[in-house]
Amino acid sequence: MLQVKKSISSKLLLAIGNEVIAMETMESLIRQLHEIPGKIVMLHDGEYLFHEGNPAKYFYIVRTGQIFITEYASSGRVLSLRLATRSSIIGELPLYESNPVYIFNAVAQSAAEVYAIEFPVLQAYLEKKPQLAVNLLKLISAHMRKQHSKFRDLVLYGKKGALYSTLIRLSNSYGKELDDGILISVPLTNQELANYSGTARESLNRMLSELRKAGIIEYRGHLIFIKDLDYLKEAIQCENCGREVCNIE
Amino acid sequence: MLQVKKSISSKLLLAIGNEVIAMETMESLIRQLHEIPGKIVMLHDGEYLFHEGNPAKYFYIVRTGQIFITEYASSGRVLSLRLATRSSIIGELPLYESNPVYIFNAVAQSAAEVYAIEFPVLQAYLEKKPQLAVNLLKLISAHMRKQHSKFRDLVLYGKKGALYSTLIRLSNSYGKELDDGILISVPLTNQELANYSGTARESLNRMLSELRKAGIIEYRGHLIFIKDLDYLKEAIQCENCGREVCNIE
DNA sequence: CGGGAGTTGTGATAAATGTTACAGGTAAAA
DNA sequence: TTTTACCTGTAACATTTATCACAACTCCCG
Repeated sequence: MLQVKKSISSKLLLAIGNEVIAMETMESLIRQLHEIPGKIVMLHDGEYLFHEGNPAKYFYIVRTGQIFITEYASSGRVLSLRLATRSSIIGELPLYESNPVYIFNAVAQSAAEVYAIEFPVLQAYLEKKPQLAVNLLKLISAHMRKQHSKFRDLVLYGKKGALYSTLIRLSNSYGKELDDGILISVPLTNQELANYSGTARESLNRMLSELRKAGIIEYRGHLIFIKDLDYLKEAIQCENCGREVCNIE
Repeated sequence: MLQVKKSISSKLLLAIGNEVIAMETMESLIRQLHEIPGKIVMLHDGEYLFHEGNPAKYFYIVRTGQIFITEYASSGRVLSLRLATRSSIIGELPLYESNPVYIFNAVAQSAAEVYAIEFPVLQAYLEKKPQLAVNLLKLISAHMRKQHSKFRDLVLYGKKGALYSTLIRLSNSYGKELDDGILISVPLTNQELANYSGTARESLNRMLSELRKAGIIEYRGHLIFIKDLDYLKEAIQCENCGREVCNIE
C-alpha cells in the first residue's frame, strides 16, 4: 500500500524555491549571538573543545579554524557528523535541558578560535529577544534537514550514498571552484573520510579508487579534486538543494 | 588519530539527567499552539494529509489517530520516518522558508483528526510570544536528537540496528506493558516495519524470524510482543535515553 | 639521511543485505 | 462459500560491505 513510485514532478517542485535559511538570517543570527556576553576560547590542532558525556556548560560559535564533530561507538568506530567552520554553531542541542551533557565530541582539526556563551545566559536572551529565538529555530531546522538528507542518502543508497553525500557536502562547504572541477580545500585522511560514512577505511578506499578509475575524482596533492560532481549528484538523486542545506557545517 | 575507544563512563554520564524535553513543556507547547487560530482536518484511514513536493501551507498538530511520515525514493522504495500520534507536530520544517514545500508525505494510518495552523499565522505568533518560540525550539531539538540517534543506530549497527531501534521506539510510543513483556499496540505489516529501517521486506522478515527463534519477540495476534527488550537495547548499546527522546512520534 | 609512525592500496575471505521466485496463509468482498 | 487481494515465510543466489593481512609509500623527526 505504501509502495508508491515517486514521480519526477515532485522532485522538481522540491528544487524550486527552497532557500531554507537565507544567508542574511544566518549572518544576523551570528551577529546577535556575538552581542551576548561570552568568552573566547583558543584551540590548538587536535585539541578537544569537549567530549561526549561532559556536562554541557557552553554553547559555541566558531570564529576561525575547523572543528570535527564526532561520536564514538563502543566498538571503537568513529562516526563523524560535521566539520564546523566560521559561523558554525556547536552544542546547540543541550539547550534547555535540566542537566545537560554533550552528546558529541568536538575536536579542532586545525588551530581554531571559538566564542563560548553559557547556556543560562543564552536562554535568558532567547526569552527576551524573540527574534533571536526565531532565528535559532530557523538554524536548527536547517540542521535537521541536513541531517535528514544524509540519513536518507545512507538508507536508500548505502555506504556509497553516504560517501557521495559527504563529498557533495564537502564541496559545498570547502570546495574551491576551478575551471575543470572543484577542489576540496580541506586535507582529510581516508580514515577521516570513512568516519563520515560510518564505513571501514578499506571500503572507502575501494570506493575512492573506483571513482578515480572512472574519472569522477582525482588527487591534487593530498586534496580531493572532483571532476564530475554531477555524477555524484545523479547517483544519489540529489535535488540540488543548495549550499544552505547541503553542507557539512 | 580519531580512532579512540569510548569509555563506559561517558555512556553512563549520558544516561544521567537527560530529561531532554519535559512532559510539561510539551503539554504547554501544545496548549499554546491550540490557542492559535486554525482549522480541524479529519482524515480517513489511508488518506494523505500532504505529499512531498506539495506547497507547504499548514503546520499540523495531531489530535487523534496515527499518521505515517514517509518519504519515497525514485527506486520505489519507501522510507518511513515517524508514526505521529496525539500531540505530535507535523510539518514543522518548512517554517520560515520563502517558498516552502513539504519534504515528506503524511498519510493517516487510521482515521485521524489534526489541527492545522497556517504558517504565516504561526510565524506571527512566534515573534510575539517568545515563550512559544522557545518551547518550539525545545521540541525541534528533541526531534533532532531522535533523528540523530536513529541515524547512529543504523550507521553503527547496520539494518539490524535500525530494526532494533525501531522496535524500541515503537515500544516507547505504543507499548502496553504486560507482566511478561511489552505489546506494541499498533498493527504493522512487515512491509511497513521494513520501511522504517529502509530494509527489504524479506530481510526484515528474516531478522524477525531470528528474534522469534531466540525468544526475544513473539506474535500476539498480529501485534508484536517484545519479551526481552533489554536484549534489543544491549545489541545497539542503547543508553536508555528515555521516552522523551527515544520514540517514533 | 635513515628510521618510524602514520597512511594508502589491494587481495582474500567472511558476513550482511538485497533480489528473485514461489508456496502457503488470511481476511474481506462477492 | 468461494474468490481475490494482500500478506507471510523461506530458499537460492547476487551484491555490498566488513574484516584480516600485508606490502608499499610519505613525511616528519632525530
